[in-house]
Amino acid sequence: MARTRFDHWPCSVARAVDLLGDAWMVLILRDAFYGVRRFEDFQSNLGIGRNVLTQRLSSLVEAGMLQRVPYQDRPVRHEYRLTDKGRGLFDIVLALVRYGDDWLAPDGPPVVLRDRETGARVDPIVVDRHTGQPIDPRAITVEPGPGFPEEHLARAKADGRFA
Amino acid sequence: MARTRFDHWPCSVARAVDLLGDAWMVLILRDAFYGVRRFEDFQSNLGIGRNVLTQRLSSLVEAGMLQRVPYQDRPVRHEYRLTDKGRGLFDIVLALVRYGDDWLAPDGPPVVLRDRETGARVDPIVVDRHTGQPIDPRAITVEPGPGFPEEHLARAKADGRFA
DNA sequence: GTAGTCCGTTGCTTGAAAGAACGCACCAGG
DNA sequence: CCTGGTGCGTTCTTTCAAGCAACGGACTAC
Repeated sequence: MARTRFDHWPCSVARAVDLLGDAWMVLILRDAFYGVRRFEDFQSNLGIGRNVLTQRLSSLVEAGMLQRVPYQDRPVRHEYRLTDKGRGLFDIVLALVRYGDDWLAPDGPPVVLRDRETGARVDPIVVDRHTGQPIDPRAITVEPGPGFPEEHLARAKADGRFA
Repeated sequence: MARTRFDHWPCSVARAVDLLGDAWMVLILRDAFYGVRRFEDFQSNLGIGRNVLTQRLSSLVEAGMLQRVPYQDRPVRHEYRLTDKGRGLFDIVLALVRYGDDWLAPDGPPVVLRDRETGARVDPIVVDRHTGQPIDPRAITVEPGPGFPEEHLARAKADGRFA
């Protein structure tokens, strides 16, 4: 069936996963972060079906995360480059790397990241901006913010969210 | 068709997204982080189909991210609690929140996180552990790590990965 | 003119999501 | 005792997209 859409939920997580949509989206972006730009390279790196790749690239362009830029004439060929909005997703990919390295890599990290200049290992972690410390889910509470739609507030509270 | 599996790729991103699988997985976990534990609550909060929810909860339990714990007899009823492996995913959810708040919330964040003790706003960011600074995708390189399978190394290099 | 490159499009098959209905075990009220 | 309510799934049908392979089209190189 058609995918359920989450893009209008009053929740940043829901909107973000709606944007990513499925696994291929994330993997295409991963490749993009690693420097891949062309259809053929995405396809052979990922082994994704060509029709699916076409569809996903269009979605990413439409969502403003990739930009389709011509790199030659006759015939016109385009490459797909990250926009700022796309680059913002790098943090999500980094969080995935972190988790995969920690929990899904018994033999050690399959790939490591290094600073291009200094050569130092790059080791992403998620922290609170102000304390600089990791965040424990049990130590936080959730409440409606400025972007929470007025008309759903009563309902949400009645349902026991924001308890 | 059957979903393509990524769990054996030599890439932590691929393994992590394979684990998350689809959007529902992430949203179920989000609810779990916010304190939801019971079938009925997941279902009504998310509006997910009951059959799909059943399937997803089983997957999460099987993957070791949730634990099925009885909370009453006659009839026996179970609730679903996060394990440590599941709690590790919170950082990914936080990265999603961050991105959604930054790029997908024109009216401001729909929900805000607060420290349960201090009441201070919690503002997740992804940084390098050593420098404490955000990470720019253009400033990093990728190379094979200890967990990269020996037998694929030659192939990967020939393909121009790790260039 | 034959082969190769790059980027898609088309067509077929199958499996999974969506959605609603049903089942089952128990409790509470009248 | 019978009805209604709660909590947790299971079953069924329909629809839509992933997976896969083949094809096409515009060039370049030999």
